Amino acid sequence: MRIERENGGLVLSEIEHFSLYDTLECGQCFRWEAQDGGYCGIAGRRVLRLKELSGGKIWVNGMEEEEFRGIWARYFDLDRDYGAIRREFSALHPLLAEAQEEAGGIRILRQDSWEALCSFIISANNHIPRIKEIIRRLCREFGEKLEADAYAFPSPAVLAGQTVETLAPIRCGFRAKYLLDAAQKVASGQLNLEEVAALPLPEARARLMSVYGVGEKVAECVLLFGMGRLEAFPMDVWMKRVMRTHFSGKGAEFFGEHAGLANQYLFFYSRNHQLKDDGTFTRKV
DNA sequence: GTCCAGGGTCAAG
DNA sequence: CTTGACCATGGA
Repeated sequence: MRIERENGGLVLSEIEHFSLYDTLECGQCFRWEAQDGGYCGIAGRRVLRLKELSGGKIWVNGMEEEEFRGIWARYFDLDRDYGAIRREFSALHPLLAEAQEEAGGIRILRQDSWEALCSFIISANNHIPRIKEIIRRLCREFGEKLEADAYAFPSPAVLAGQTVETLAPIRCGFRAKYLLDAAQKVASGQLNLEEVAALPLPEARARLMSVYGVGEKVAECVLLFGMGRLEAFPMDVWMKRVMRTHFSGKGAEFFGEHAGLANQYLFFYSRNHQLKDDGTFTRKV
């Protein structure tokens, strides 16, 4: 990856297997929006704007090279060799070969673990556009204001001080009590997310599931999208459908140590295509 | 009106 | 261990 200063920001080049659309619209994150030809998103206490230029280059708004390499390359998982993983996937299964080809620009984001925990609690039995709206209201109500119409994700302490009643404006329904339990456990130190991130997968999973409202699927999402654990494998209704129709009898182990990335390729693919029960697949135009 | 959504909990079989 | 009601909300 090359980085040059330009136009009050940085221009990244020589990056393969990375597209803003695939990475930011594949359902792993909820705080990014398409905005004048690029994307605007909030991570930590930073408002990031990115835009794809010609020749595979990407422009990022004002920061120094050190900050990008030190923080955001990790956030976007740009130092991992996705080419090697994609080649393995291609040889593994025809549908996965097709899926990784079509969504080849996906990078698994390393989002903040606390934000990921709350986000995927909210995701339970919910639609992606509505998840985004609920999170937007949550940040607007309880998060620190960063710029006009841009708010940081609220801290565990602030959320722990809320009640089901004060969370009502968020309109997250039955999930409010889940958020409160997560906030209380994290704010009190009873659940240390940094420690959990380093635990062996079964133990990490179990620790996350100690939160009321966190089951297997949400735990896997937090591990994959908020803790950089690429072996985690979330099974939502879409993935269950793919596994039933095309990977009968197989589980996460079939995909190896980067199963979570295979999961994401297949999840994104399945939402954009009609999958048939006979194991075939056709483009949805 | 009915069905569905990046589900989880709880009680009952 | 599996099944089903129930949970809030809003779009299709």
